[in-house]
This record gives sequence, structure tokens and C-alpha cells, in this order.
Amino acid sequence: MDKDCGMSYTLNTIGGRWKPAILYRLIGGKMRYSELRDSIPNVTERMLVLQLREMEKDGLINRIVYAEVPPRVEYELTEKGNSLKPILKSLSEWGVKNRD
Amino acid sequence: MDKDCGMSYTLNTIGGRWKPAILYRLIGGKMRYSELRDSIPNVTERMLVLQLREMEKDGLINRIVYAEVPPRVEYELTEKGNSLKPILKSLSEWGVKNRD
DNA sequence: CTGGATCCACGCTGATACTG
DNA sequence: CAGTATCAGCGTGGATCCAG
Repeated sequence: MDKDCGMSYTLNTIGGRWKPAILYRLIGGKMRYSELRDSIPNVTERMLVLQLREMEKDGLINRIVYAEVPPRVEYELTEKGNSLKPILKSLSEWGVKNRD
Repeated sequence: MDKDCGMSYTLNTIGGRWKPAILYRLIGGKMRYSELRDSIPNVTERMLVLQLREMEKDGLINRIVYAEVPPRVEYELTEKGNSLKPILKSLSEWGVKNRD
């Protein structure tokens, strides 16, 4: 593994089961936890949280906790996450064109 | 799942354990089975064949069998596979820049 | 409202041995 | 040379229930 490591690294950070769906929605801007959950069909809370945590760890998204009652948490793309936008769009467009 | 399906589809077709490495090499042009095997460290023949077969099924690569003795098989990107080139390069570059 | 904890099944992956 | 067959292991992902 030499330079293809770059591809592998990128694929690993955006390639989780639900990450595409999450990323796709966050491109549109900040979203609450419940908004994400309700806008992604079939995702369980467990999986949503797991994938959000991973992307947070990878520096792709920010987790913003408001010290309120009731609790409110919002997620948004970081600068690093934002730098993926063109790639994400390319991936989406290629997929739409090439699936039957 | 709506439009993010495009991303998911693309990620599924290029996201296998060894597909990045294979694709990366085939960008450089046609290659023989043994060349691929020898140029990808740690890949087993089983995994190499599995991933090649999947990509062939997905129409990303062509498998060219020469009716010779000794046997010779070459792999190359199809037009569909070639249309991934810019995406593959973006993925690689982003990965190289953003891993530490 | 936003998660955490636990338990479990399935699929991908890998090692090894064999073949047209 | 270019694969196929078989079996085993592990991790990812999922259901369900519980909590600050």
C-alpha cells in the first residue's frame, strides 16, 4: 500500500453504513439530532450515534451541546468536513448516473 | 434514502477492502493478474479474485482472457471505470492531505 | 430530548490446500 | 499461470431496553 492509502483513508472515514446519508444532510447546514434521526429512514438511534461519534473523532463534524432543558444537540460540518463537499457531490452524481 | 443513495451506490461499488488498491493500479493501464497480485502487498488470491469479479459485474473493469498456453488474463478499466478517474484522484488527494 | 448498555447474528475477510 | 474450495474468526451493524 502506497499512494492508494489515500483513497483507503478517505473511504474509511466516509464509508460507514450511514455516513453517506448523514453527510448528505449536513451539507445543507446544521441539524439537530432528532432532525437527523427523523430524516434518515430505518436508522436506529444506536447506529446514528455511533457514526456521528466516529465522524466527530475524525474531525468531520462538530457536536454542539446547548446547556438547556430540554436538551438540544446540533451537528454541523467542520472545515475538514466542508472540504469534502465537492467529493461528496461527485460521488452522488456518479452514483445517480450509473445505477440502473 | 433519497438522493444520498447515489453516494451509497458509489461507495458500495468502490469501497471494498481491496478495490481502492486495484483501481489505483488500473488507472495506470491494463495489468495482468500476476502483476496485480504482486503489486498489492498482503492481498490473498482469493480476495483479489473476489473483488475483481465484483467490479467486473459492476461494469467497472474488463477481464480479457487470451486463449494461450500458458494462460494469460489482463484487467483494464471500462469506460464506466474510467469515468471514476477524477473521483478516485480526489479521494486519494484528500486522504493524503488529511491523514496525519 | 439525546443518547448509553447489552447481547447477538451475519457477512466480510483471511489461511490453507487444491486444480484446469 | 490464474484461479477455486473449504472452513474459521472477528468486527460491523442491528434489536431492545435503560438513563441523564
